[in-house]
Amino acid sequence: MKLTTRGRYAVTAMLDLALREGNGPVSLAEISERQLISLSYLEQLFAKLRRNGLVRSTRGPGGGYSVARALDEISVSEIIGAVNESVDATSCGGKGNCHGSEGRCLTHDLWESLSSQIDEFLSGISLQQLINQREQSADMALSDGTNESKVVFQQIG
Amino acid sequence: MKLTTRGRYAVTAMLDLALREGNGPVSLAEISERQLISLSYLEQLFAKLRRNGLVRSTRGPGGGYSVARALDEISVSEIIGAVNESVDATSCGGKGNCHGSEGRCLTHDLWESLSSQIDEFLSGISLQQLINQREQSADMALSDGTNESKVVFQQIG
DNA sequence: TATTTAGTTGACTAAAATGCTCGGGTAAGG
DNA sequence: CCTTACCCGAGCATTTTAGTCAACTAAATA
Repeated sequence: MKLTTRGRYAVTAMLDLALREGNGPVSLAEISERQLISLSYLEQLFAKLRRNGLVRSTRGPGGGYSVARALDEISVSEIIGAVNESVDATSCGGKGNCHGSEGRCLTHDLWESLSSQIDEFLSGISLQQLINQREQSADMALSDGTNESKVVFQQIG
Repeated sequence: MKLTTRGRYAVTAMLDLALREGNGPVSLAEISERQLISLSYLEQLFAKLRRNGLVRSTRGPGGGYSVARALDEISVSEIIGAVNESVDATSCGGKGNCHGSEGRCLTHDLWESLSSQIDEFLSGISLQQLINQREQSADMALSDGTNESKVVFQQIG
């Protein structure tokens, strides 16, 4: 899991797309103008988003991109993961250089665990939730639609 | 909020330190050897951790670093924040260049919100919890000790 | 007191990632 | 055709990462 400005660009662009969609595809030129992200950079990001099945493209005049799935089935985690595309092979990933010697793989495992917790947390936040949040920003309860795990973020006075 | 390998190094090193502490301070040379992180790089990281009040240093023979607070009062968020030290002033941060024009600041606000959610999530995970987790890894319930907010991560079959 | 240990600091650097530009494609309207 | 807008690859300036090197200071011990 990696969280940098690149991921922010991707999430921002996807949000812009999601909000604007409805009257057909949205061109990158529009997004570029509104979000002040360079067109060519957007092209690179959306190429990855498309390859990961998050958006669909329509060519020709009036064309552009549209979200490929329901908004509540696209998680922030997926978006960030799509543009990072790092296989994250952290040194001792199954190989041999972290044999039994004490706490070598120990902290590594702990980090992996933490990393997957963050990932699961971000998996529980969908584009739809980000959009909803503006109106009902007082109610901080978030929950995803899967039947596997549930992430609850609750404010306690 | 930024999440890169640098933060991982810091968390890993702090974990190593936390696990080893008890018979006095732990030298960076030890940590360097165990975690395979360059000594000089560790020095830079711990300089920041020290300036942020997360560790204490003891000079001279037998010296090293020790954690400055109780393990359950040091959050992953703090560790990562300490070594990144970025003020994260994202373009339209109060200035003027994001005046009313439609959804300019909209997505920015959403990202800020998401970012702070991640931050609060990581604030709810302490070093102590990371250490505990190995033994009771089946029980995924985590909760911090503050009376302000509570982050619950629950697995639902 | 001399020596060793280990933190403290700053300058510098190779390599990678980031955030672009440029230039040429190709598919789909009109 | 001609325009629009996606597609794709090469290149590139800047920043960040991860690290080296070297000099220095404080503490402990012989």
